[in-house]
Amino acid sequence: MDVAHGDPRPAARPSDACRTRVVLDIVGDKWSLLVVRNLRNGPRRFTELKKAIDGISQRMLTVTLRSLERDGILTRTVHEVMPPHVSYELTEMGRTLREATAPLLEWSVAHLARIDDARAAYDARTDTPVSS
Amino acid sequence: MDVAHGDPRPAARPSDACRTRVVLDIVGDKWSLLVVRNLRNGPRRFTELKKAIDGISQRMLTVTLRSLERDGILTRTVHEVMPPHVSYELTEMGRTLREATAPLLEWSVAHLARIDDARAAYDARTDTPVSS
DNA sequence: CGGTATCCCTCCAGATACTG
DNA sequence: CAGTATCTGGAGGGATACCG
Repeated sequence: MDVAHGDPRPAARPSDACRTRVVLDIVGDKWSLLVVRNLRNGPRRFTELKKAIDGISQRMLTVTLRSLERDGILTRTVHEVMPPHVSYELTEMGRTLREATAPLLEWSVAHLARIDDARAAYDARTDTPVSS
Repeated sequence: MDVAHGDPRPAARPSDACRTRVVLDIVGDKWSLLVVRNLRNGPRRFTELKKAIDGISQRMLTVTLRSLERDGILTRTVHEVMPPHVSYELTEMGRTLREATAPLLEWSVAHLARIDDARAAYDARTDTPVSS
């Protein structure tokens, strides 16, 4: 996120690995995929997202939404009523992004237990054993 | 990455969104997916990876490899020869992770131009127009 | 309601030097 | 060759206060 200000990468470097970074800057963000995921069933309002994404601060939700809007992943629509009403919705590109990340989410659900096991085993090998 | 030291998330919160964070901590890392990607054709040595992944520092390559090893994504094998020889290879779980991220990489290649366009359009709308 | 602005602190990650 | 150790700047992000 916030790639605009100081991205030092030369434009003349079209390798796959390099370009991948742009996408990782989107999905690797702490909150972006959670926001995308919460928009999977249609438009949501700011406060709805804030409640749905546990632990996100108002500031980070704003920052994340702006970034995704800038990247063309979602749209921001202001309804001029009282009280003010802003809704966010995935664009077509946002929907394809969500589809592209679906396998990853499935993988996570399928392998989280094994990751925990692997970590525990690794830590058991490397940590100083507490009790004799 | 480096989730061990101070992860404040309660264990008793098995919602999808919450658990997703663990995987995002892996793939969202700046270098992890690049390492995984570079191991797609079999084992690679430390220096090979360092050369293949442009811009990674020795420290970050070490940190990234350790983290992926801890998570059970790859294995580290020391060959006791002279000179020392260490090779890294994806585990079965690592290979499935790579497969799960493939759609995302394809998506990135397919949409990078549109992301650039979206950003340029957004910046044109929001930036202070330089000339009149 | 849906933001902005500001302060401030943590931790990431690059640079550099040293080692088995 | 393949690391580890240490220092350090700066970005990420929480808390808080205020605004249209």
